[in-house]
Amino acid sequence: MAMVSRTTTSNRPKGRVATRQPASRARLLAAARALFVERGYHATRPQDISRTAGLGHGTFYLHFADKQACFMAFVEEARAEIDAAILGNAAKATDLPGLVEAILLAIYDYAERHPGVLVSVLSNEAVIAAAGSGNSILERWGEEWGERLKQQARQGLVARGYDFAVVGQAVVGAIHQASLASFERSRPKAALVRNLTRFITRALTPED
Amino acid sequence: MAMVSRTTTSNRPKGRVATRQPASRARLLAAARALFVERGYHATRPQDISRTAGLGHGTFYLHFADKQACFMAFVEEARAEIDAAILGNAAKATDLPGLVEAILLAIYDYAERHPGVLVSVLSNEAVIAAAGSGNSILERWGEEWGERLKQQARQGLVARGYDFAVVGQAVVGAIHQASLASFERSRPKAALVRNLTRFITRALTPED
Amino acid sequence: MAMVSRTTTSNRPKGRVATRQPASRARLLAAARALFVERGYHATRPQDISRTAGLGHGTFYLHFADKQACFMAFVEEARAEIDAAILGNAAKATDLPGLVEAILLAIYDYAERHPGVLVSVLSNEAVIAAAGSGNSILERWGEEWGERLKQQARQGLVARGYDFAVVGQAVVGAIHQASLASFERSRPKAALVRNLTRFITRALTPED
Amino acid sequence: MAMVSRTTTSNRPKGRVATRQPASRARLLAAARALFVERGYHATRPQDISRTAGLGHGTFYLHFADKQACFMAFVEEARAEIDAAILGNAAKATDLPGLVEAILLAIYDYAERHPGVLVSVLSNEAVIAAAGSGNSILERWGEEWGERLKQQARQGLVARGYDFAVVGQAVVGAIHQASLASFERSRPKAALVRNLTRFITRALTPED
DNA sequence: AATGAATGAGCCTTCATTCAT
DNA sequence: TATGAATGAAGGCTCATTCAT
Repeated sequence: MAMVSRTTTSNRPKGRVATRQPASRARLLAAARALFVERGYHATRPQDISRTAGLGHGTFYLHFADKQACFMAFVEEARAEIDAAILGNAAKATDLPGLVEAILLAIYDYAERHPGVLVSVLSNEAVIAAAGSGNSILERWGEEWGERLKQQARQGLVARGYDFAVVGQAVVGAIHQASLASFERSRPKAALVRNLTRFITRALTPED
Repeated sequence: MAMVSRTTTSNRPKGRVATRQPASRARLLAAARALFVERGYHATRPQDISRTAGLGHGTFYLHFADKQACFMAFVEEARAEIDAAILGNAAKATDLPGLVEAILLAIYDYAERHPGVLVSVLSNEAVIAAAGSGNSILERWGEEWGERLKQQARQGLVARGYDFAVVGQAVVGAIHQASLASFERSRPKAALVRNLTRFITRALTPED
Repeated sequence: MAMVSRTTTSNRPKGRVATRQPASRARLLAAARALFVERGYHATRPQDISRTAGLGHGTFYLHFADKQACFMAFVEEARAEIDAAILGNAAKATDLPGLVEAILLAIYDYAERHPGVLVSVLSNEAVIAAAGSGNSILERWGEEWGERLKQQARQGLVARGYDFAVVGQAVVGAIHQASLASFERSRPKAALVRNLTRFITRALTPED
Repeated sequence: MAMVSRTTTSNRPKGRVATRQPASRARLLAAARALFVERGYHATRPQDISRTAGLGHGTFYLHFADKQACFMAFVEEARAEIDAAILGNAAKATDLPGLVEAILLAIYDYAERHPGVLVSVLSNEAVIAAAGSGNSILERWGEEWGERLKQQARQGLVARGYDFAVVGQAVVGAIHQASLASFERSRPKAALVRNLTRFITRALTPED
C-alpha cells in the first residue's frame, strides 16, 4: 500500500521526470493535424500550432526539426491509421470483388470518421515533395497493391500476364481520382463503390 | 512618315495603333512557362518572369491579374496543346484498345517533346487549387473521358451499366498515377502502354 | 530657356528616371552609420536602419545584400574619409617626427569631427570578421605604413634593417591601443601625441 | 582515509557537505574554454557547454550568472596562465632587449602550447565589452607594461621623459597587432621577434 | 503601355534563461 | 545540487504587389 501510493502520487521515480515531453509532442501533433486539415500546409504556421497546443513558440522546435518534419509526422500518423483500417477490413474478404469493396469501404469509412484528413494528406504532400520525389503515399499504396495483386495472381485469383508494378499504381490512381471527384461533387458513396469495384474487378479477373 | 508606318506595321500580328502589347504578353507567358517548368510555382517570382521576358517588373501586372492568373494561363495553354495532340491521334483509332493506346501514345509523345510541362502543370496545380476546388485539369479530363465512354457504350463498344462520371475519372486516375510512377522510376514506356491498355480495355470491353 | 526649364523641372530625360535609388541608398547608409555608431552592430537591426532612413523594411535589401554588407559599406566610407584626411595632413610633413605627428593629428581631428565613428568601425569590425580573416582595417593600415616606411628607409629617413611588414603593423598597433586607452580615460591629447611621436620616431630614426 | 581526507580537504576552497560542486564548475569551465576557442563566443550556447561538460542545461546557471560571466571566467583563467608564463621568463632577463625578447618568447610559447586560446580571448573580448569599457585584457597588460617600464626608467634602463601610461599601451599594441598579422600570414616567428625586439628596444633605450 | 523602386506583412527559426521537479 | 522541458522575444530576410513617373 505504502509503496503503491508513493509510486502513484508523489515521487514517480522515473515515470514523470522526463514525462512532460511526450505529452507536449502529442499535443503539438494533434494541433498540427487539426490546423493542417483546416487550413492547409502553407497557411499553418509553427506558431499557430504551438499556440493551439497551448505551448510556447519555441517548444515546437523541441519536438520537430522544422515545420516540414511536423507535417511528415502527421502524414505518417494518418497513413498508419488508414493502413490499419484497410488491413482490418481486407482480411475478411474471400474473392476479388469482396476484397476491392472491403478496401474501398475501409477508406471511405476512415474518411468519414476523420473528415478532411485524407484530402489534406494527399493534397499537401504534393506541396512538399517537390514534384518527382517518388515517395508519395499514393505511390507507396500503389506498390502495396502491386504486391498484393501479384500474390493473388499466383493463386489464380487475379489475371496473369500483368506487370503488377504498373497495375498496382493504376488501381490506386483510379480509386484516388474517382473518389476525389465523387466527394467533391457530393455524389452518393454507393454508386462510387459499385462502379469502382466493377471497374477494378473486371480489369483483374482471370479469363474464363 | 516612312519610319512611323514601318514601325507600326511590320512584324507584329495585329499591330494597330502604337505599341506591342500582345508581344509582351506572349513573351511573359513563354518566360513563365520556362520558369514554372524549371523551378516550380513557388520558386518562381513574377519578377523573374518579367526579367526573363526582358520586361520591367511592373509590366507583369499589366497582363496578368496576379501570379496565380499567370500560372493558370500557362496551364490552359498546355492543356490546349495536349488536347489537340490527343484528338489528332484518337481520330485514327477504330476499336477500344486502339483508342486507349492512341491516347496514351499521344500523351507520352507530348511529354517527350515538351519535357517537364505535364508534370509541372499537374503537380503545381495541386499547390494552387487549395484542396477541393474540383476544377483540376485531371478532373476535366476525367469528365471528357466519361463523355467519350458514354458515347461508345451507346455504340456497344464499351460495356454498359457503368456510371461513366465515375469511370471516366477512374481511367484518368489510373493513367496518371501509373505513368507518373513509371516515369519517376525510368521504366520502359512500352510495358507501361501495354499494361495500361490491357487494364483499361479489360475493364471496359462489353461482355461476350 | 525653355529647354532649361524643361530639363530642370518636369521631364528630366534621364537624370531622374532611375534616380530615387541613389538617394535611398545614401539615406540608408547615413542612418546605418548613425545607428552603428550609437548602438553598435549587434544592437542595430536592418529594420531600425530603414525606419530611421524613412524607408520601408524591404528597401534595405534593395541596396544591401544583408546587414553585414551594409556595415562593410559604412566601414569603407569611414576608411576613405580617414585616409583622405591623413593624406592631406601627411603631405605637409618634411621629417619623420613631423610625419608621425601630422598623421596622429589628422586621426584625432577626424575622431573629434566624427565622434564615435572610428571606435565603432574598429570595434565592430572584430565582431564581423570572425577572428583571423586578416583583412581588418587596422591591418590594411599596417600594410600601408609598412610601404611608406620602406620608401622612407630607401631615402635614408628611416632606419634600415627592419622588416617593414612587421614594423608597419607595430606602428599602427601602438597608435591604436595607446589612443584608445587615452581616450577612454579622457587623457589630454597633447601628451598622447607627444609620447607617441617620440616613441615611434626613436624606434625608426636612422642611427647616427 | 587518505583519499577521503584528500577529497574533502585539499583542492576545494570550502568543500563541506556532500557533492562535487567545484568539479562541476571546473568541468563547465573546461568545456567552455574548448568551445569558445573552437567556435567563438557567439556560436557557443550555454547548452552546448553544459552538454559538453556532461551536465544538465540548468546546472550552468548554478555556477555562472550568465553566458558572459562564464566567458569572463575563461578570459581570467587564460590571463593568469599567460601572466605566469611571462613572469617566469622575464625574471631571467638582465637588459632591455633581453626582457623584451623573453616576454615575446613567453607569449608565443604559450600560444603554441594552447592553440587558439590567445586569439579567442582577445578577439571575442571585443565582441562583449561594447566599445569603450576600458577593461580589456590588452589594456591591463598595457598598464602593467607601463608600471614595469616606469620602474626600469628609475633604474636608468629605460629612457626617461616618457609618460609610461601611454608608452605601456603603445608597446602592447605594437606587439599585439604585429603578432596577429604575422600569425595570420604564417610568417616565421624569428623575424617577428627580432623586429619587434629591435623596434621596442630602440624606442625605449636611454640616450647615450 | 512600360517601368522598377518601394513596400511591409509575414515567414521560419534561434537561444539565453527560468523553474518545477 | 542538479535537471531539462519550456519559454517567447527577437532576429534576419523574402516576395507579391503597388504606384509615381
